[in-house]
Amino acid sequence: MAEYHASRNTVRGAIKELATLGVVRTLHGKGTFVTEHVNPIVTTLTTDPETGAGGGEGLVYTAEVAASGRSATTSEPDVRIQKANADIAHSLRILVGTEVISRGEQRYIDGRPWSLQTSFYPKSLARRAPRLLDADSIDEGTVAYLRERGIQQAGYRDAIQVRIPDKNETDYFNLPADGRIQVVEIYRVAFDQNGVRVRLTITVYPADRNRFVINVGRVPISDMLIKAVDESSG
Amino acid sequence: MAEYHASRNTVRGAIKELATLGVVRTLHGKGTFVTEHVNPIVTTLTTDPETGAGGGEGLVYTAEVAASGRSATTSEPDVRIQKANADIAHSLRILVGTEVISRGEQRYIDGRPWSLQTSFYPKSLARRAPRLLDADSIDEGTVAYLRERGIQQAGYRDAIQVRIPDKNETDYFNLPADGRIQVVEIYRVAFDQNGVRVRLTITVYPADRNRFVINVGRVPISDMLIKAVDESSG
DNA sequence: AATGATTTGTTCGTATGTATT
DNA sequence: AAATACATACGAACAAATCAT
Repeated sequence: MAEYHASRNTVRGAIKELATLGVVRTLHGKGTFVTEHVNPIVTTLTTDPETGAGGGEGLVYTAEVAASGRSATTSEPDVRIQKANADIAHSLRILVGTEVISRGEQRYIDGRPWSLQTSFYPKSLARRAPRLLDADSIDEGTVAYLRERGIQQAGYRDAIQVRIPDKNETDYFNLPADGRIQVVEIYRVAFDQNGVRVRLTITVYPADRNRFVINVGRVPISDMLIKAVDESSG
Repeated sequence: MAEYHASRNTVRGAIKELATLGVVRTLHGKGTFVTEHVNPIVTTLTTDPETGAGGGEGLVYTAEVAASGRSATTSEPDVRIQKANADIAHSLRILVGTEVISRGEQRYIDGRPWSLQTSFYPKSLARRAPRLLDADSIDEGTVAYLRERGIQQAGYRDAIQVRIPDKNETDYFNLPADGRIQVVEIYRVAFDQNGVRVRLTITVYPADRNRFVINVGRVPISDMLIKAVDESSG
């Protein structure tokens, strides 16, 4: 106020703008602090056909994060049986109201919330893969477990969009409630060897500290190395 | 103000929040209007190895958009020769200050600004592919032209991040200047058959009206059909 | 073409509430 | 309990863009 000969309200407005731009962060009762630049966490969405590495889910993300010297942890899965809403039904090509198994997980990096992931499986899969209904983590990963049970993942399709976080997400990620910081939402539909949709996985990441990489065609191996701290761009 | 017995400033603050959430949009002197939901434009980032379709650049995006009944147009390229900054140099694995060819384009859908795309090539490429220096559009697409000149694109890597738009982008896309609506920035580094980096393409899209799709492994052909209006999710 | 009404944008001064230290 | 700092609200004035007359 003294420096710019402006009123408190004006300074407040300016600080709000800086907060929108991500330059500062305000904490009620504590103060306003310049944001420290966080190196984005890099997730590779494509699978390397040779090594099988990548994909950004299950065990792979743990390995990918660990490779960058960070520690990845996952909550126990929240396993539910519910009826498919229009969104889930459309993605899995089943009828609305059909029962599905949902397995939700909270994922942390270095103890800080990193992403929210929920997978939906047609309930009929449980006949051949009963452990989908267990409330324990499937240590080898559900993709490996399903393959073991004869359900191979032949491919998948990701749809990536950016949107305003909902209440759940602002709470979990500790984001401001006014939607200044957005989230990246990735819908992954996995297909089995017959082209049947066996899984829908929805993963939500805060947009400001994540980066996503996809490799297409022949990319030099040296560049396939996972670097969670990518010094390029920005 | 009458309905909620609140002051103008309070109502203004509320409207600002609604604008941040994307519910309304204010136009100076005209009024405040509820936002009409726009169906996102879908861009497929992966290339179908069989058909060669996809990739989201050059001719492909025109075809992809046309398939959804919209019309795609592109400005004449803004061709420049400039020195590589740290970002470009790192992406192309060249020294900072090395001369590069930049070709920038503004891309429109149905006459409305859709994306900004700039490609950078090492200037040494111009020996074998002199038309890179022409200020005309390369109608068959630069990827096809380079292949014709013996420089094949064997693969590419995309890095996707979300950030606040700069002045250029808010002007071009007609976004609010306070960074409420963010942009998706995609860095694409293309490799030739020897694993050499031949191109860096940076494409910027407004985050609120675009969706990106990637296909990995075997995805049913029926699902490869491009749908610029995807009724799933949201 | 000019003017006034309407609407959003910006700033100020002031007061009160609430979380933190 | 007091001081500090952010959050919310009110009333007022003026600027700037648009629109109707």
